[in-house]
Amino acid sequence: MRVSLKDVAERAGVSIKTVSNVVNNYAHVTPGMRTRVQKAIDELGYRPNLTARHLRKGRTGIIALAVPELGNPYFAELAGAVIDVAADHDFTVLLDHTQGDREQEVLVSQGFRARVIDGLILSPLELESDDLRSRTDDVPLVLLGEREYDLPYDHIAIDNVAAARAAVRHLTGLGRTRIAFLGARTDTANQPAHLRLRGWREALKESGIEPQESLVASVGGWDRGDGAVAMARMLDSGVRPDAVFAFNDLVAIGAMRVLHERGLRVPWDVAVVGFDDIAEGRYGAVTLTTVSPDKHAIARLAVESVISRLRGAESAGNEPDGRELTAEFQLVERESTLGRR
Amino acid sequence: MRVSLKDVAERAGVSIKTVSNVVNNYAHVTPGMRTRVQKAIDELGYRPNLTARHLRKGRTGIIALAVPELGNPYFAELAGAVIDVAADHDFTVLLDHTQGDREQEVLVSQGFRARVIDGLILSPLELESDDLRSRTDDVPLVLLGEREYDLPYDHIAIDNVAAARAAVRHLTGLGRTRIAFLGARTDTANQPAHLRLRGWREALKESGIEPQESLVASVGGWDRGDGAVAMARMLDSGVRPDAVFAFNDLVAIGAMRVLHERGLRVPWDVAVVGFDDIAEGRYGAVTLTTVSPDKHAIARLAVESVISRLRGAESAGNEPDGRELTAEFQLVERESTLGRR
DNA sequence: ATGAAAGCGCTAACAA
DNA sequence: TTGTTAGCGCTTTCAT
Repeated sequence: MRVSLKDVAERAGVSIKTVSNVVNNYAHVTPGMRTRVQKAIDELGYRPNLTARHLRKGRTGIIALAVPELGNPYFAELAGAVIDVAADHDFTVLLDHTQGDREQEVLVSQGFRARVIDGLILSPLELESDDLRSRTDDVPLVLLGEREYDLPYDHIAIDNVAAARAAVRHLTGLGRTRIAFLGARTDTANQPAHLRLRGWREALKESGIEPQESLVASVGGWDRGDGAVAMARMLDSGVRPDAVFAFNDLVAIGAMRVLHERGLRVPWDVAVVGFDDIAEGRYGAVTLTTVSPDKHAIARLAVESVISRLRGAESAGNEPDGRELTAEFQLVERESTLGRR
Repeated sequence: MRVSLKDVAERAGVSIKTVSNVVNNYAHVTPGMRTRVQKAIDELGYRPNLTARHLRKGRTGIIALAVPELGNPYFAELAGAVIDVAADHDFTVLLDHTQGDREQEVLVSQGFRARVIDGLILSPLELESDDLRSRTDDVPLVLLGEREYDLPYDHIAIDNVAAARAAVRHLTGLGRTRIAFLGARTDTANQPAHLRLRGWREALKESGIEPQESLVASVGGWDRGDGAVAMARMLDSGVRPDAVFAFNDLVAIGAMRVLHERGLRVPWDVAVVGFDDIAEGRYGAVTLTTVSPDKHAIARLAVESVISRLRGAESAGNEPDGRELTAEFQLVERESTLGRR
């Protein structure tokens, strides 16, 4: 941060404007002038000060992504995709995490954690609609994830109900009838699993199976340990499912560990389906059948939405607010339901 | 980004400086004035423009972290730790990834990917000392990881040789004698596994075992699939180790999958030790014995090093350049060497 | 095609 | 204690 346009201008014996023109590849510069200025730039090792440019232009080229937890491979993989897509659009990504804690999610949404950003992609877990309704920050916001919001912000997700239905249908199609859902929340106020639970119910009813509450297991969180605890508790209570549909892959993996410890064979005794398609599920002793959301599409939709919005803030023609943008998903069938071939 | 200090000043009928004083909690402001200005701030919904502040102060409060791959849980977990430590120091983190590609690592080190940062923490895989020697960017740089560099940049790592030795000693202590190393590189020019390989050799010799090259397996990368391929190739070639020490947990997990497919039982037929202690290793059908680096300490040392350097750029008393900062590690013994209890 | 000068919003000397 | 003012380095009218 030492040599500025002015220094280059003096060295080349031209005005600041001319140097700026060269730096920004302005069309109308004579070749001779261009090489002369370029020479001065190279000799001095000039690098434009982006902060100054940002101040002048009112934009930073940075978008923030806030996820619950980087320790969850789904979010780590998603973050990687967001970084790539953002780079395609010449944006860099500021990463933050909230631990899925409502208070932190509010702080992030209000811009109190990072305030030099052009836009924000937030994947909330506990945030409520009201928290966002009272939002005062004016940087464009895009929401990710399984929660439903009725707010003037774009929301990007896969069709969670349909995905859950596909997962459970796969299990009923294999003749399973006692299909547990692992990963609900006890406090109905906060129910990220809401839609997936609904898909579970619908698919069961389709097959003439009455959903039983004893087969719905609550969890404290959605990590491997939470899945293990929930699975163990269900088995201890005497409930014996012949299949498990888990809120996500981590919960499924925790459940599989417990099943393994108890001598229950996956998939023969209990079939397991997860959600997220994290890489981990492709390499265990028993590979995991799972709902695979198109992470790259999610990343692309999110980044493009936020960018179009920050452009819209300047130009006139805005898109409607609060769109529901849906990415594709796929059911990937592996050993945890099909067995080893 | 609409209402500025000036607007607030006019509203409150005071000077810009006074508003600035209030915003920055300057000590000498009369309580009456403070509340009066605060009122105007609240009414107008004023938010300081950080870009302007940064331009003025010459700092952005952003440090960049560049890792090979967020899909590798080790780096995802490390990134989470870096974000936390940075937040403790009021810094935010710009995240980038390089795919472990030398060219991209060079771009990052030169600041061509993100140029609004106060400092850079880079975890290179293929970068060579010469690439850094010709570095022209002047933002403070800190290096992470297993490579050795002789450069004027702080380098943070655990004692890789000692860690590898501890891992292999654990295996020899269990009576294993044919201990494979999974995760070398064929091109000796680039050998991130160098130090771990040395530890492997030393520990074997200590036990009077002559290291055999047939037990060293090369890989194309360090992901699960690479571990699987390397393990399969070794078994196919007729080499039959009774233990495997892998470059990292992912390679170990890939290897375990192949052992499982071939009906070789871990740890009875083949014991396995990984490196990194990613969460995934704690929940498989066979939990993974591994070298656990103190990720939080690494994050702390990295962030503090980079911050002290950017402070040093302003004040006089600099620390010596190119320090070797070492974090602790621990060997965590699990089922892949001890079996199920 | 190039130059001069204003100003983005803020902080920090210096004055009062 | 509060006000005035000069930049931080850049882009951008408006002249030339």
